Amino acid sequence: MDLSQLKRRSDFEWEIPQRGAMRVPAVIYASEALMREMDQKVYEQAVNVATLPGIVKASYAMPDAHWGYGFPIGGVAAFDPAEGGVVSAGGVGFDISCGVRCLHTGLARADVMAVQKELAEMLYYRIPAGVGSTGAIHLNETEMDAMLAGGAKWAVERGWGEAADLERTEERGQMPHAKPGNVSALAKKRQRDEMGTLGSGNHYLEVQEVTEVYDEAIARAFGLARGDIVVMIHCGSRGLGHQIGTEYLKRMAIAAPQHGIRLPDRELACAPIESDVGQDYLGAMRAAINCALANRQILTHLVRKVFADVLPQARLALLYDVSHNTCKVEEHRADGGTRRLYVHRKGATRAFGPGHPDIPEALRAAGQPVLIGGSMGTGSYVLAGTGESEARSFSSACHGAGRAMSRHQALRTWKGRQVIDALASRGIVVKSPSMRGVAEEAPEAYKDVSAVVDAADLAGLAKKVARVEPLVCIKG
DNA sequence: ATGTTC
Repeated sequence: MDLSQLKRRSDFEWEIPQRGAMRVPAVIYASEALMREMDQKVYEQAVNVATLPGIVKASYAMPDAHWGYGFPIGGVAAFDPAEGGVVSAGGVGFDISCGVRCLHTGLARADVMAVQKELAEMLYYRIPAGVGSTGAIHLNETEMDAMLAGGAKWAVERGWGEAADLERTEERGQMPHAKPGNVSALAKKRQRDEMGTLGSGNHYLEVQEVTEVYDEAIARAFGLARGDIVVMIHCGSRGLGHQIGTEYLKRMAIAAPQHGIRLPDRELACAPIESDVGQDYLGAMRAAINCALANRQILTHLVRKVFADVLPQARLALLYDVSHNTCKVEEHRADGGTRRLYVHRKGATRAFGPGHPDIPEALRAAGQPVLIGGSMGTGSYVLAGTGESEARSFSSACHGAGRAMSRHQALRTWKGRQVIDALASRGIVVKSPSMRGVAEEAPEAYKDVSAVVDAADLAGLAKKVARVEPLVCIKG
């Protein structure tokens, strides 16, 4: 990115001052090094978002921001419905409510290493992964609607999990105001056989070791200590969310001009929050959030069953489950008052600070766990929300490493086998149905997740708590 | 991300 057009507010905060059609400034949080290698498209897209009606304070980009559909991935924007604010399908992303869930195991490294290969084989055998993968669960129309309204709560009620899991899931496992009736028959059909499946791309399920602790007190509150083994699940709403995104983008492309909204980029298709299309999308998107929450809940159940067979002494308790592709109604302080805003986070993780009422009681004093998925082999991070991120980014942080190289370029550079062998030599067992997928997801095709997380920490978006590194990775 | 093609 060309930094000459930005105003440096501080070491980790860069402003694109308001000009032209921008209603607010744009703000990017990153180190100078990350800024220099960041795609120029992030600048353009953050500026474009700043022109949308009803946007409040600023259009934000996180340290892992990169080029997305309309909005940058790693983008945060909040809109006020009372000021003509909009909701945008491209501001949420195609994989609605994609997110990360982290489970304690109570195990140590030696427990896992003694059965590492068997554990990997069993997880791979029992957890469907890859494009178009289907599971053992098949939903009829009634159950589909119950799932879309009930989320993880629905899954737990049907035996896939424990009531305690819901306490540790955003929205207590059930996104309110979901409208299954707003989800098309095609979107439902695509999802009928896909519950409890991982999907593809950067989605993964990993058994990881806590290798570093940066904040002892918060780590203790989160139940994490160096040497602990955890399970991290990164996936979303599969075909259903994608279909909803596709359909509503088309409807919003038509709706925007009808409501007098001038778009600097067609991909910014949006509709006023208080319009029919806007309300329809919010109902469908919330149903997709429930789909993703239910999906991660069912996957949790499948993981528990594998551990019960392979490592029966394990006790898999949920630390937290947080999404990074959503639009949520939240109260935020802005312009001297508290306002109810529609906060879009696309490739950005909610990061509520200590004391926020939506954080589970047992974790409330420490701040919300912010789960950051790295690329396979490079490690992932647990952070905690801070009080100051409320003013900085509507309580949002980064979501992952972000690609440094296109999938195409990665395919030309590596073979899947070669990536698997290289990780095996570092003690990491990778299982995947797709060698092509593994090559595309080679660790070197991603930015350095540590640099991203350090920038998020130093910018005050969230606080570093622990680093985890994989021992077993199931890749879609 | 994605029945990898609007």
